[in-house]
Amino acid sequence: GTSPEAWGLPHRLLVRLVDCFANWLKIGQETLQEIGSLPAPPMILMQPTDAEVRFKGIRAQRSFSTIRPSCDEVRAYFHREETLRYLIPDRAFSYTALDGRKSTVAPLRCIGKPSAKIRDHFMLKHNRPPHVTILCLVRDAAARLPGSIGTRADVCTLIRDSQFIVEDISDFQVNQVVSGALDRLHYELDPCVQFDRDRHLWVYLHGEREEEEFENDGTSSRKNWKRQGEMLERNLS
DNA sequence: AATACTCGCAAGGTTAACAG
DNA sequence: CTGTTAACCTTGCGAGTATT
Repeated sequence: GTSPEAWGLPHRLLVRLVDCFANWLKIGQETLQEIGSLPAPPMILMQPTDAEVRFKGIRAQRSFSTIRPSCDEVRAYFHREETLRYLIPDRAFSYTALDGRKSTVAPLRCIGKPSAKIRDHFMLKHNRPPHVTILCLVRDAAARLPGSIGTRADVCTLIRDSQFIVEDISDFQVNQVVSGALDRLHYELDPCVQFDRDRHLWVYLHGEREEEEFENDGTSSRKNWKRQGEMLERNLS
């Protein structure tokens, strides 16, 4: 029922709650509508995805980018997708990868963090949406890898497309931050990236997923997982 | 020797719980 | 309601290791 008593809440709070929910629903629907009305992605996107060609000679030169920096058209299209993505951070989202295919990124767990204050970061712009972090942007970049695979340098190239990254930053600094972020991402409980030892390449794993497949919290760290395991053991004994 | 991934820890800031 | 404390998350950092 909608009576305050049924929820055990004061009427005033219940009204605010309903208000919040209505707003969330409205923004979600509007954003979904905009996503639906996005034009077709620019065909310049299609870069050669033949792994043989791309990764030839990678072993010799390790930190080598196998993709060109995006042109203005591709970057502009990505900015539109990126904006929509962070309007509905609690939903899964599909980016257009450099090979033209759709690639899904996991929902951000931002439930119960409405007041999320932006934390300053030397690589991130100050006027970004509150949920944008380095981890998100590196994940987005990895999702856009052509063929869902590439070098770390490729991820560095792609993350520079983001509208939330400051332009005036050295390759070395980007490299350092991306390295740390990939490190974090790949040992999460349900990792979105994986390092292929044999080929020395990073692989993005979530590209084919549907929204429903993200229901288990994919962003929980191994630290959490460990703690949950310990709690489970305690409960069993 | 140089490079890049692995692993663990700690600083700094945030959230939640709680006593007054 | 407010100040304090403890737990927690993100990020930075460095030692360790493997591959070239």
